[in-house]
Amino acid sequence: MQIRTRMAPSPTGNLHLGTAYATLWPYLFARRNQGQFILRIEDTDTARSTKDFEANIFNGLKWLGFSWDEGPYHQMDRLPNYQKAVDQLLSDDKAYYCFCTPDELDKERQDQAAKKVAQVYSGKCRNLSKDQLEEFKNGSKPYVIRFKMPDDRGLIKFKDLIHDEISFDSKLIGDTVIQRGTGIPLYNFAVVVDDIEMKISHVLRGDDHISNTPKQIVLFEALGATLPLFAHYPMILNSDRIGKLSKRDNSTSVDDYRKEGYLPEAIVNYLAILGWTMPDDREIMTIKEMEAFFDLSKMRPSAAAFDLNKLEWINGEYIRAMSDLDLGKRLLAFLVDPHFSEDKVVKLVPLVKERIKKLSDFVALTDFIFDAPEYDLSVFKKLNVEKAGRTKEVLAAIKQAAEKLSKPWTAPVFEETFRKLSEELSIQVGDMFQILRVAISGQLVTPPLFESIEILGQEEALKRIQNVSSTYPNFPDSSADFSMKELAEIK
RNA sequence: GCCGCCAUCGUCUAGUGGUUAGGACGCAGGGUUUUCAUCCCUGUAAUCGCGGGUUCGACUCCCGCUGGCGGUACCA
Repeated sequence: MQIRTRMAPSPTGNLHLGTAYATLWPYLFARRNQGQFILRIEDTDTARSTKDFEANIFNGLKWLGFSWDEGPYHQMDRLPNYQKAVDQLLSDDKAYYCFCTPDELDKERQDQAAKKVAQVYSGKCRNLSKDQLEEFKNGSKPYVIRFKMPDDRGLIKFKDLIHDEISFDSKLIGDTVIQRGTGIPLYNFAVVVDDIEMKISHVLRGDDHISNTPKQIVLFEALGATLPLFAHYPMILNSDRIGKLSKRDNSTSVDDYRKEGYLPEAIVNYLAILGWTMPDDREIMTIKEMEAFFDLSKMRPSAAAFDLNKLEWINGEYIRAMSDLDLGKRLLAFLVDPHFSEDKVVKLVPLVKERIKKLSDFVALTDFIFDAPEYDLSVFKKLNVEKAGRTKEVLAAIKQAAEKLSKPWTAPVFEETFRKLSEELSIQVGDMFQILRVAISGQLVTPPLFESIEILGQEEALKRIQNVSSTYPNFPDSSADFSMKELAEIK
């Protein structure tokens, strides 16, 4: 059998993690089985669909590494196809005109709710006489087309590839609307016509569509088509496991993750482990490998919650696994601001690779290489030298030693000089390097100090040492400000 | 209300009638280290949602309940 799957997003919003997740499964299934993956845009909700959203979805999917073999098809371009199918059902007496008004239908549903029975359309317009039909039409009363659920259809059963057998009582479904008053088809109908004409063999979609499936099955049957196979995977849950993934507690927009410096391969990998148990206890797998190993039978019926921690971890894994050359390219593309000069970024790559989890972490970690630091007393207060009250003295000694240091500074000479100096001043070597680190970067945490200085340049490093030595301790003291503020609040 | 889906550490999971219930993230501690991180080691944490069965024996099978979620549209 020729495997053909499809992804059918609605362009009613930017690319959502849930949409990427929904793309992954039919994509992998098709690739794994040498099948075709088809992209179809379900834009029949004309009030909410836009071309901008559509473009965002295409770009995002490509960025994540997806490709498709056919499409994108647009449902709004296929209106004649749906009309033809409607006409066929009408002439086969499998569908009918319904002139009920929304108010009448509302009333009907309310009555049913009061009686605590299922809310099913009564079938009032099912058997209008020819005269009534003409009368309504001539009166140009608005109408919709309803599908006539066969009276003897009984239980609609289907074997789901993830859930096994699922069944629904056709009596509880009733006659569903397949075409609006505007002539535009409804989702459940357009999907069936498309899936038939596009020869979709496997429908992989979210389990929010499980209850749509029986409605679609009877339409496949009425149109004389063979049924595709269905697989309904669970939706991603919010991190508190309440409700499907929404922007309530995390961003859901793929763009936001791109801007934060998450790698597309890490995002795809993370989404994959949310729904699929990889072979051999693996959790890290590229999309190419997944295309070879994907196994639908290892998809789970239970839903998983989104966990930003694990996504970050995976992103870090991918960053560390990348070659310096590749990471440099990614970083340069990510840091669009030209003041991140290419030569410095490239040199910094090996220093930051094991220290960043997201590309955006690069900025905070290496800020001091690109801009002069702003010194802050609260940072000095964390130093042991400061606690011993010797900062001024040690800074002066450092300045003197640095000025005497022969050029060019090399890491071994630099290290040896300051090790010796720490001995002379009888302070810990670690404490010496910490105060040097702060003097040069203004930060307590930096990439390895000697290598950083090499990239920074010895002239600039010396200048900073001189500057900090002469200005200490007249820096803004943010911790003091804070405690004053706290004091005021207590009062 | 009605219909359906789901239910193992905080989170992601393995498990398929007999296990000290295993792994990953996170967290805590230790080692390596000029800081941080990486790496390595150790620890932490699940009375397997609840109650009934079936069985010599149930996380595993059956039933009920509860809870969460989804559908119940001239949304997709």
